[in-house]
Amino acid sequence: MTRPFYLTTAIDYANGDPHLGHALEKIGADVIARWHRLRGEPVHFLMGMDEHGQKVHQAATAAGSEPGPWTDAISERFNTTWHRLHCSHDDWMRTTEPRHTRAVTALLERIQATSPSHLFQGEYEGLYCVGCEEFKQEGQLVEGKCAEHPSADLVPTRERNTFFRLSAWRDDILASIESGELRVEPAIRRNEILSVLRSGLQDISISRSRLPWGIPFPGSVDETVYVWFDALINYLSGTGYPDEGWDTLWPADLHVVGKGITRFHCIIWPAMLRAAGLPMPRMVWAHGYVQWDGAKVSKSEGTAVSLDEAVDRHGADALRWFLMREVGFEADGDFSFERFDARYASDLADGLGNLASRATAMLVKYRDGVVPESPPPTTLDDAAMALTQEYVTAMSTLALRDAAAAIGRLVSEADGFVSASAPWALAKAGDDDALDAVLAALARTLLRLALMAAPFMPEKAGALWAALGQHGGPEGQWARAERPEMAGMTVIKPENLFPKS
RNA sequence: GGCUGGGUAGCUCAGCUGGUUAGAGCGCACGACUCAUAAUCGUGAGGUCGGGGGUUCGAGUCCCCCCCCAGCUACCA
Repeated sequence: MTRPFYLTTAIDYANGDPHLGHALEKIGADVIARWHRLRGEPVHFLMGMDEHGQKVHQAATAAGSEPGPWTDAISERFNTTWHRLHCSHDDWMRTTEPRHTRAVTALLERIQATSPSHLFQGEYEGLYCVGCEEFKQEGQLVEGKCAEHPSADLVPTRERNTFFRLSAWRDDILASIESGELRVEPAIRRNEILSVLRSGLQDISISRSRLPWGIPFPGSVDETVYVWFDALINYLSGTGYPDEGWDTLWPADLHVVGKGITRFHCIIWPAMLRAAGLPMPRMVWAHGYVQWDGAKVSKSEGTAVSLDEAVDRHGADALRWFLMREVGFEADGDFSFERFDARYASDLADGLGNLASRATAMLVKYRDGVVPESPPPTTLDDAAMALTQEYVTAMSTLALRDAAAAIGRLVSEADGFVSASAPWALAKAGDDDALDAVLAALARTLLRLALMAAPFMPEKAGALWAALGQHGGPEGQWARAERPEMAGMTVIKPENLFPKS
């Protein structure tokens, strides 16, 4: 059996509601997962929640609740939201689940066994930011506050706890990233990490005393595992670790994370794995942030852009499209309803949707919906083939925005082809051969478009797929985008794929 | 302060190792068509390529200085 493509998103911190910033990451990862399934590869796609730590404890308490019920409710809300956005994760990992706790304990014990000197006792004193769940250095402060959480006070804290010898792994990790054993993309993120590594690493504290809401530190009575150390291990618990068979999924092929947490994923996490004698993940992709009129929409200082409102606007698929096509999965990008509306109208309603309508309407009108026998090539087939190749290249380098753009260009090519060949004139003139050639080429192009759009807009692509007389789903059918064959198949005109209110 | 990216038409962005009148999409104006969700197609207007020097026969594309934006980082998490 082929080893599955194992990809993960970051697990979100259970202290608020899901918003657009979270959604970008989940959708981007979902597009990647669906792309692999489209090509017939087995996929294991993990998402989940990060539920331990001081901030969750505080949020629950402030809400007059207990951490347990509180995180149950939040976890449910997130997972429901992701399903509403058509995320196709195979598993949902909560760090409060026994299977995760077991994996954390097992990994720590394995580190202890493999690299005994890498866990040691120490004392730390510093200013702790509850929002970040980490200590801050003087130089990181802005007006005496944490730059990420200016509304919260920093807490002077002194703790005796367990340290992890992160510094020992600097050269190893540096070499791994430079050699490509651990790929860090896009390049700007890799440069940042390399620069951090070159300037040296500090050992880190990985336990917390006096904090009950966490996983008990193995061998200690009053310490819990530092929430970041805990959280990262979810990628391993998602494989079933330490039960037999976990290594059919590990190492992960791809961790999709936000640019703000690349260090945890590209330095601390690989070091943890190395210390345990386990392989590093193959790749970390750090996406940018969604901005709202230039302002950051973060998990912590969340700008109030209602995800529900955005979904209700034009539907989940349209939101997915907008985030991938305009906001992008690499650098930061802006979200606004004005831009969303414009994209919806031009790319989807007047673009893909209208093309599907006009092409299927002509097939029904002139040929009773039966795609005529008229093999390629036409000028449209040639253009479509080239764009299909561009799409493949873009998808395989995770240039999701470029891939989406290729879809838009194919729609334009097809519209131009219709105008240039004027099938209605061919019908009037009774030029059946020429009309057949045009209609057949359009049918092939719609099939391609349904397949290319499937990772981005699964519901709409599925509706188009069905209207083209295809059974089942597009999953596993990518080869047909490269050699589309539609002759003899019966198409119907679908309901408006993207209605204009 | 250091480092890394970026600053190209109103908006979103392409422009590899320097080479004819700087491109695309959206939006806008005008025209055409009628298969289609009043959709589509064509044409046009619109840019001193952040600013200033320099190298070159020739620079958006190389070098130097400056300005602005974003991020990372800085006498221990």
